[in-house]
Amino acid sequence: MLSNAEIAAVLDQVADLLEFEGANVFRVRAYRNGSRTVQDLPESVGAILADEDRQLTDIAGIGKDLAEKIETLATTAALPFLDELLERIPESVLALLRIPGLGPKKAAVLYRELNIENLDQLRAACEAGQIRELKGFAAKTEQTILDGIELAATADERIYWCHAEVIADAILSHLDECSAIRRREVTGSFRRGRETVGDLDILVDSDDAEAVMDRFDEFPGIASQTGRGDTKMSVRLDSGLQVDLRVVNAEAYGTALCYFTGSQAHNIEIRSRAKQRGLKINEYGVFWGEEYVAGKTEEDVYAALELPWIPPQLRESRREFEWAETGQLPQLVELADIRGDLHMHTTATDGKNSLEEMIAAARKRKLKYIAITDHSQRVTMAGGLDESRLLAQWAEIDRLNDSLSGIQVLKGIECDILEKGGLDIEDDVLAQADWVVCSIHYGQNQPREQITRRILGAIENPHVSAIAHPTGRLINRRKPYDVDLDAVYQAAQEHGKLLELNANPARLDLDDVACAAAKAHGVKIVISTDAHKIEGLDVMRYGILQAQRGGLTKDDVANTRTWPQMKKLIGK
DNA sequence: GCCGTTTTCGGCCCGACTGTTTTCAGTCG
Repeated sequence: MLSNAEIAAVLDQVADLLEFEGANVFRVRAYRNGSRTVQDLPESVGAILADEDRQLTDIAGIGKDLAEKIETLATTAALPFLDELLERIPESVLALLRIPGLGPKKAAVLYRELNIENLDQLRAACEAGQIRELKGFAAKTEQTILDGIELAATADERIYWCHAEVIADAILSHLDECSAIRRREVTGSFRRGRETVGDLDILVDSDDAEAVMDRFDEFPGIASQTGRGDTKMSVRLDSGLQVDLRVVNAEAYGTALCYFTGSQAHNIEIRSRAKQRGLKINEYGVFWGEEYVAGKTEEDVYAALELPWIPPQLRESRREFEWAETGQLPQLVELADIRGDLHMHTTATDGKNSLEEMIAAARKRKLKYIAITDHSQRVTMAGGLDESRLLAQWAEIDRLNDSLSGIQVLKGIECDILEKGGLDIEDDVLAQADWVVCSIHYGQNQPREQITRRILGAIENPHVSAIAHPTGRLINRRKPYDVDLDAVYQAAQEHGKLLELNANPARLDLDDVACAAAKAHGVKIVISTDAHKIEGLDVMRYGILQAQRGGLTKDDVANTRTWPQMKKLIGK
């Protein structure tokens, strides 16, 4: 049975190929919507198919045709329609679409007229001056394509949100020297708090766009300007990151902020709703005919559609409109709600700071309780603890707790889930812990059944509190292991166990969709930093962003509770 | 390909900017 992500990838590929063929743009959009919808489902397609009471066509955006294709894909791991497309168009041409400025129309001309099927052939054609001879192309386009080939090879990776934040802050500080600017904000996927960011979109409220763009142009670190018009300017930084600047006036700022924050799917929904009410929304405002009715603030824009303001983190056209119109928008968890951090390391294993230093740092960050969770013995590279070293550490924690005030230190362990199944620390020792998180470090490439069985085994152990980084993915570096998350949610719910949202910006698993799915299954999430040094405690806010995107409230996040309340929750 | 308080056809968000054109198509977000 194919996973949702795999099904979504195929639907996206079909959309790409159809687009390349010049298919109806709305048909292409239907496949892209379908892909996104499947990707965002709180449970696997397999689980829905197995349920006699439900149909794929019950899902908004999935009609008879897509439902059939999704079912075929899920059950046979193949799609004849895709094979037909691939007979007409070689898969390699899709690489052409990744070049900035080269869309399906132009790419199709290159394929049709010059038989260009991949980037190497494209480069050769550019260098031979063949491109400029084509109708609709000229020397400038040829050069843009040539530049784009280099770019496609080097700078197509989305960067971590936390890295984007550093750049965004520098740009905003730079812009703040410009007196023509009234308000400014970083919008786009950055404002929505996505775990990675592809480019930065900056919106400015000003009556003097020229002055703003001139100031922006002086930002150190700009490698090239890729466009500049009356109100909009685009640059590429030395790092390869693209930054778009847009200037509007005060009347338009709210609608522009809404528009540039996206997501695109959310915008389409917003504008469709406006249309149904006889209104029109663009970057400049909400209009009734020619008459401007709203646009100064985002609240005004949503109000014009009879909706409450929707937090940017929820604007993915998932369930936010349904929630908004029924008054059920979740009150999202905030950093200030967090009382404890239940996953961190010390110099006893692979941490960089001592037990005392971590405790002092946690106090400084106003945490009420922390769990020390060093690695267990199997994790040899980290110098993992065996039972005797662990018991010695716990004795030390007991001693420290006697003299501490304002913070409670919990005796914990990050216990390895062994390759063959079972845990790395004896049950009679685990029984003495306040908090046990279990995680997989080895055998990550095992088949789905085996990985899932290992995790379920840990969940079923009565001494275990939570499963840490439940998918093991490292963003841009390592795929998640193949695990049946539906089964994990169900087992966690049955045994009253928590699932971790690891706040490390390279991990951030469970991701937003999985957080929402866990919540739908009645499972509480614990957001933990997995700090390996003092500064590691500060990553909590990235975990909060991810949790917000998952629609989690204070109640959904276990470590917003006091420790006595937590103990009750995990049955200690 | 999806969808329905304009329901089974005919619409589907909207505008800036570029490069190629002499009024607009393509791309992007």
